[in-house]
Parts: sequence; structure tokens; C-alpha cells
Amino acid sequence: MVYTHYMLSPDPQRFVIPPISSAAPGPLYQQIIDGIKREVGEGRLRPGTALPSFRALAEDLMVSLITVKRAYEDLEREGIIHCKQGLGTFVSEKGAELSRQAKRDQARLLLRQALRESTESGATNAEIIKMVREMLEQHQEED
Amino acid sequence: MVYTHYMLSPDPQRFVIPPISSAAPGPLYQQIIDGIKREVGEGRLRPGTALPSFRALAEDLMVSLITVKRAYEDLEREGIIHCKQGLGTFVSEKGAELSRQAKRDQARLLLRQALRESTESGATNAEIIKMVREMLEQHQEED
DNA sequence: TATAGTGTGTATATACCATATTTACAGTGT
DNA sequence: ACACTGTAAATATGGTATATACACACTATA
Repeated sequence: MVYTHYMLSPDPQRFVIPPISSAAPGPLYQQIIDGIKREVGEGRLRPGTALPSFRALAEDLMVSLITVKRAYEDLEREGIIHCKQGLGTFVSEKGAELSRQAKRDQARLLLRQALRESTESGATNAEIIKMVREMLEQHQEED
Repeated sequence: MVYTHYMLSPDPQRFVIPPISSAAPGPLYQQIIDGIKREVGEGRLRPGTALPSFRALAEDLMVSLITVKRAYEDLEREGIIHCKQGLGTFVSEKGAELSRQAKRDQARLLLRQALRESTESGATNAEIIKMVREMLEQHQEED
């Protein structure tokens, strides 16, 4: 068992980024992006700290180097991280705030779609609110 | 101006299925599927009635015949419609109920994702509920 | 009552783009 | 020189969309 520098706790789970899976919905690079945004946004990967190298993360997640690069490129374009050739990849100063903002925007987008589907299914506003409350309670129990 | 048999009102808008666009998110065939589920689920395309032919819908939506076929195939697999070679395509008896059920399932899926993104963005349950209420009010105004 | 015609849905071969991989290249520090 | 970093190019695969040709069902009509 080898602990990598980006780990913050001696968790039996080796990687903070995953789960990553070809079976999961969405492309692999998107799953990596979402995972890193979560870790950065929730403060487990702090601004200035180094992310795992392309090769290290690729090997850990059993994924191609290019797939990691694709994910890091997108994150760099969003200003959340920045890559320096020969040095490594690091969390940007505004990375946490940008990650949370991205999550907020994504949440609004998904919520709009969910509400549209709900109304088209014949659900009333009261029923929708009720469903949201129930789901939030379930999420609580998971923590 | 030509009215087709599947139109229910002399709407200046010719087609009930659209809007369809390469620019819109999601593949074209999925947009067709969603549109037909909506029309069937909300009762504007009733069980037993004929849907537009592959060629007619393809021409109307300025899309390939194969794209329409792909959409109809998926809808048939879900039991919402049934295609009869040489005859046409028709809404199934349980089409409306199945469409609404599909919308409900899709809504739950999207809602789960939206709530997860919201919590990961740092939003509290109260803030999430508030956002849902605001969005529902906006949807009301559109009607 | 044959049968040609015109409408249905069906199947095959093709083009294109996003995704993911391998392999080789270039920069930075020790 | 070496061992690490990120970068770039060529390739393979799968999903999406297209055009073209094929098979079935009704119907008008000779």
C-alpha cells in the first residue's frame, strides 16, 4: 500500500477522485473533472497544492494518460487548476470558488431539466416539492 | 401551408414535435423521442392514432429518415408506439401512461444529480428548496 | 380478380465526430 | 546524466447521422 502526496488522510480508500468507471454515465474525462471539482470545491484539495501527475493518476484510475490530460485541460480552461510543463499541476488560487460556482451552474441546469420532465409527467408543484424534500432527507442519511 | 393528419389544431406552428436542432443539447433522435413522449403523455397524441410517417417527419424536421427510424425504434422498444411495415406507426394503448412513467423516472434521475451538485456546491437544504420554488414560479409564468 | 401504383416500414453501406489509447517528444529540477 | 514533469501526433473504436436500395400493405382500375 503506497500513499500518494495528494492524499490527506490514511483512508483505506486510496484515491479521492474516484469512483471512475466506463459503466458509469458520462465519459471518463468528465467523471475525473467532476471528481476534482468536488475535492477542490469542498476544500480537500487546497489552492497551491499539487495534483497527482498525469501518469500517476492515469495508472491509479486505470485510464489512459490522454484521458487525464483531457480532464486537466478542461479544468485549466475553467481556471480551476494550472499545468506547468516539467513541474506539475496545481490548484489555482480561485480554484475552490470557481469549482463551487461551476457546481451551482450545473445544478441549476439539471434542476431546470428535472422540473420540466416532472411537469410533463403530470406532477403538480406540490408533488414536486414533496419529492425534493424526500430526496434531500435520503441524502442526509448517507452522510 | 399544408396541414398533416397528426395535427390537432390550426396552429401557425406546423409541427407539434419540435423544436429540433443540432445546436440543442442531446442527439437529434433523443430530441424527437422526448418530444413524442411529451405529446403522447399529455394527451395530444392519443392511443391508436397514427404518427407521421418516417419520411414525412424526416422532411418536416429537416432530418434524415434514419434518424426518425432510430427514434421510433427506441419508442417501440419502450412500448409507447408500434410500427407496422406497410401500414404506419401508431400510439400504443398504454402509450400515455408509459410516457408519463418514463418522464417521472427521468425526472427523478435528473433531480438526484441536481441535488448532488447542489450539495457539493455548498448549498444548504433550505437554499435548495428555495431555488426549486423560484424555478417552479418561473415555469408557471411561461404557461 | 389480377396488377400496377403509391404509400408504408426496413436494411445496408458510408461519412463524420467524440472518446480513448499508444507512442514518442519536450521542459524542469536534482 | 537522470528521473520526474507536461505535451504532441498517429491510431482505434463507438455513437450519430446520412443516402440509397429493399420489402410489405393497401387501393384504384383495367
